[in-house]
Amino acid sequence: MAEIRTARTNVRANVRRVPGPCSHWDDLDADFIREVLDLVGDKWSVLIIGTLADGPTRYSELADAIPGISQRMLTLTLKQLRRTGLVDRTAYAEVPPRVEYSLTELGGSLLSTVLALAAWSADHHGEIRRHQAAFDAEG
Amino acid sequence: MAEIRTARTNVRANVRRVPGPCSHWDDLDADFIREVLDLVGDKWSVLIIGTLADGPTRYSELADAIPGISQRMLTLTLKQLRRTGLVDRTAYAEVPPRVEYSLTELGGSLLSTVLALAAWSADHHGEIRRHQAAFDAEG
DNA sequence: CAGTATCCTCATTGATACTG
DNA sequence: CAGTATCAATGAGGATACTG
Repeated sequence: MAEIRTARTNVRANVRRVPGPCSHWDDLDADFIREVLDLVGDKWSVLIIGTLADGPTRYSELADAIPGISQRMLTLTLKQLRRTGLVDRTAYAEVPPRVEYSLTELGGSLLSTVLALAAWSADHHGEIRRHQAAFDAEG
Repeated sequence: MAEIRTARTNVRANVRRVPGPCSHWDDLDADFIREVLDLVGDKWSVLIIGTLADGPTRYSELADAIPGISQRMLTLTLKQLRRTGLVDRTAYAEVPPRVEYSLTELGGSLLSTVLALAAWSADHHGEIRRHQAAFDAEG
């Protein structure tokens, strides 16, 4: 995984061979990438982050905005996102209770990056669908 | 979900109104992004893609290069990546058999995008660790 | 060497019920 | 309203054994 190790300097440098053993990342870094990848690959995280991009949102609004999510997973994922520092929670001392979640600056920057991935998806949607169809037609 | 949602048809958006109808994506695209996200978030996909970035690699070399992966998951993930068109398989009619896997151009372009995410991880590693520590110290 | 085929387990998730 | 607690089911993934 040469390129991933050197990604800090070679982000744009595309693939293929890596001349020398000039790694800037150690194994701990590699593990960390996995953590972020797990977070992004999580079933609900990106949906929540994407919803929060519209501005501060209440717990129940999130539940409504993200069809199919259970209270359990909403709570759990929000906790995870807060722990990572991507999301802020603000509770207002009112009756009835009001709690708003919002993206932190860090969360916003991750969203930007994820949107790049989304753009890639959009760009190659057709190509991938064709590959899948061809592959399924005959291995 | 300002950027990701914003559909012309609001199937997924029983949500509140979408502020500005200046979207480039529809709901099918949103679903497709999830597919790509799942792929990237997969436990082994990115590791395999990263390894293949060094050049064509044999099945057994992949198994050695990616500690902890089982034959089953290596085979399964490779199949998935081939189906998506990210990876090519070339079998040489020799004895003993030789099979090489390589990144397609599409796979290379995804790697570039994922590396951007890796760069983000590297950039914000410290900040996230601090958040996590603070969060764990006291909810 | 490069896979398949089976079995099995453990973790993630969803459903349901309850509470400050 | 905004959660927490508990339990059950699904399925991803590992271990092992076998094969073209």
